[in-house]
Amino acid sequence: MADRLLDWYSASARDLPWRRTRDPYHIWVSEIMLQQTRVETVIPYYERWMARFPTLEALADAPEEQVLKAWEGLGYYSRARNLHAAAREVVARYGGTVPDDPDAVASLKGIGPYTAGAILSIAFNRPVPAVDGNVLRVIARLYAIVDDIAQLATRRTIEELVRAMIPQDRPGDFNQALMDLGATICTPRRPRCLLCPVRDLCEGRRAGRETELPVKGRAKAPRLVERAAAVIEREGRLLIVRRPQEGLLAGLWELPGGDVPPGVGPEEALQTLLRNALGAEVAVGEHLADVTHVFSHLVWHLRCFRAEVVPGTEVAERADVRWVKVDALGAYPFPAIYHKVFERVLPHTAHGGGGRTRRNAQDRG
DNA sequence: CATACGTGGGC
DNA sequence: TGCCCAAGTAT
Repeated sequence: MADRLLDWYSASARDLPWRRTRDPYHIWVSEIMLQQTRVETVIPYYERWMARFPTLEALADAPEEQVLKAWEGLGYYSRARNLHAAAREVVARYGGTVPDDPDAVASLKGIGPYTAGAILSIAFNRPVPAVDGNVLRVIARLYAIVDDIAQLATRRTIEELVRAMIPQDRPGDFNQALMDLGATICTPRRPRCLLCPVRDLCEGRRAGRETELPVKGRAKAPRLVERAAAVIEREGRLLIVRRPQEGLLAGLWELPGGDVPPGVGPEEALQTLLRNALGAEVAVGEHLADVTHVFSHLVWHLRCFRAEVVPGTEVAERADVRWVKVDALGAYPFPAIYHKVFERVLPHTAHGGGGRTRRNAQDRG
């Protein structure tokens, strides 16, 4: 198995930016970015990241706001925060050198079993498994494993099967070969079995069951959440607020507002939310846009209104409350839904920054 | 063990 | 359009 995969990998490996190095910091960053994220999506982020934070020390020295800005649009933002914290940990505890000890690597924030295996095998040549979704699929098909791969017991079984076939001399290449095979040949929908280097060893294919494997339970439907947000402008500046340091979209910026309780109108809810959050009375005005955004586990239905601070009350700037020139919004990390919102409610502004904002807005009203 | 945690692309 | 999927981790 290993020989076949390594030969295939030597001939067919994709030329990816993080494969032109074995620097543990570079491998680490790439692996965190690749968690639950496509290679094509990651590539430009990885290139920008390495230009902006060329070394572990540069990352450790950077303020969190800039780290989040560099991650803006990639999603799962705790990855960036954990990577940042872990970089600081490596500088503090290991003098800036990524440890090659399995326990030390695995104890770093944001590094779980898969990522630890990937870093150890790719950067340090350690013969340990790195079992991701691709590997689960490839192995489940190869051995015609019909157990649910969401089960811990099934994952353990697959991890041990992989462990037993890792070649001592090229563990990193082997793990990446397994993942590349899953990404390019042994794909979820229509596996290209005729191109597979191990097709004659595949029990799933022999049984004609390859497209039924792996077995995985269906995801729960996301919960619907009603939200309201205010566009409050004054002298060319827009009022924005920073989200809490924990939970959904932690530490990112957004328009002031919040959840609309069941049975309450969005305008009324908005007025209450802003009174509590900003300590100011606002007059809620014209309805500007509705934007729907789907997260993994919930759906936001966001209703946007223009609003004004009632004369006589003030909204003071704080660490998490800012009046920002609309053409300077690009300095702040916003979640994807707010880029949609800005396209709708600030259509004449060069918002977003960094070249990541989609300029070809859908013109559905 | 189940759930929280983003986003964009493919069919 | 809706659903599934993508190099998972933390709690």
